[in-house]
Amino acid sequence: MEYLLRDLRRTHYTGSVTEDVIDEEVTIMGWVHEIRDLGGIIFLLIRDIEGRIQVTAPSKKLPAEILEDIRALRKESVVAIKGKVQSSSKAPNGVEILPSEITVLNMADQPLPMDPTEKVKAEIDTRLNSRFLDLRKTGVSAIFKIRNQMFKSIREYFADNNIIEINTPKLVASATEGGTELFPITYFEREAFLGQSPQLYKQMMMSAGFDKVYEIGQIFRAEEHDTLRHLNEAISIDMEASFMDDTDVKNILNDMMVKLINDVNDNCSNELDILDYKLEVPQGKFQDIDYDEAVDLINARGIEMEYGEDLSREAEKVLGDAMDDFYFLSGWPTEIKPFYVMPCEDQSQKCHAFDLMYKNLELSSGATRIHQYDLLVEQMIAKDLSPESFESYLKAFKYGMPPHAGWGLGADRLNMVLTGVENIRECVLFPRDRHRLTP
RNA sequence: GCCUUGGUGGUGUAGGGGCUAUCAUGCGGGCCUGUCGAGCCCGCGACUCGGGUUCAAAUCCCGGCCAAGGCGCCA
Repeated sequence: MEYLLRDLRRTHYTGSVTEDVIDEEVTIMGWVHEIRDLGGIIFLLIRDIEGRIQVTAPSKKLPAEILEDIRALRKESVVAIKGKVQSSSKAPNGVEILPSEITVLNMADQPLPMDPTEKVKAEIDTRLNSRFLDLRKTGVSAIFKIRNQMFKSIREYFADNNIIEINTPKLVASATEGGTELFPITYFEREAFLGQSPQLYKQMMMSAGFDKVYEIGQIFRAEEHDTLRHLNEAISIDMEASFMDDTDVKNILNDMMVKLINDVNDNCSNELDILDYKLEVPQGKFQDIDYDEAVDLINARGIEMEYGEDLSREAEKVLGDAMDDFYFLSGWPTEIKPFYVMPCEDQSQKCHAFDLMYKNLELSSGATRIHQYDLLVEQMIAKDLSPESFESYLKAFKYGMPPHAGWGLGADRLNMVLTGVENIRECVLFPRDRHRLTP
């Protein structure tokens, strides 16, 4: 038995062991997915990031030591296998490897805390407790391959539109935009908090003249929610643009979503197949419904709702059923939106805020922001916030803040939409919720 | 935080006052030269915790802990 890599290196991933390399000697590295010992012949399935390949060991053609090594293997152990690629109509992909050297890089203990071959299903709690094993499953890793494409496309879109990537602090003093509970932490001898959103910082970047910015980063909310679509640590995709209003940034969001979904369809068809999910590409402009109309529609469908309220879960569901998959919900009451949202000129009880919905799931919230110092202070006072505690933010509005607008988009929720999974925890490697802080 | 349902081998389950506690997968051993959810044979391994009712509790009752789903909060 051998445990060190030494000068051993992989020559091929399983995906490139194809008919093109027949008769070549290859070295693959990965996990022992399955061992089928038929006595005179043993089949091994070796798995790596790209898939699986069959290693075939007929006893009469191979030295006894190799057969012994194979019989000593345990499932999910990590191995390096050197061997010759041969064509076989009986092998899963038409090719198999005849091993000449097997190196065990790490033997796995048994029994495993869950079954990574998906023969016996496991509950989400069991799966998350052994997430490293759960993630070895093709159906689980497919979600994260799509997630990777999602961020790649989004970054491409922003880069193509000259939107600058920024990073803002996640350790913040106290001033918050309200609305949510924060996680308190100890910052040397002071109290501080984990950031709920980059909102105030990305707005300050407008005053800094960066014109259009975006950030993809962690946000933290200390709410005791317990649903399939909330997390206490999430990834937010935030953008903010100067000299634009809500209509302009809605268009940006709309275009980005269409590009993104096309990209996922084009580049992740294999992963979508594994998940057995068909991703519909939205056509052109998303439907856009005014808040007032939405309230009427919800009431007309038998769910009671007052003007000025936020949507209940039931209301979201009937609205989602009535609309296209993607739609904007616009013209929200000023009362229930944050202080920095620009009220409408003609009727200040409504504001230039919108949500992007997918069926009954809120994906994004955005708005034209207030850029005038006096109005901003007025709105803060109206929401019982103290302008003194926002001093460092407000300062940016006194010396030349351009009109601007922006949005924040929940990356994990977007990942749900792209993969069709129903529990947001499925879209996060190591989710943080009300009850879970490990692994 | 509230409501509902649940907690049985490593995993997923059946059972629901008295059984040697079901099945699958897994694990250990044996047979087998074309498996591909391999097959066949033998074996291993479990009733969430604390009280209570009862001759007898995995099963009924009360409480705790934990989980799943729904709601609320929130995005």
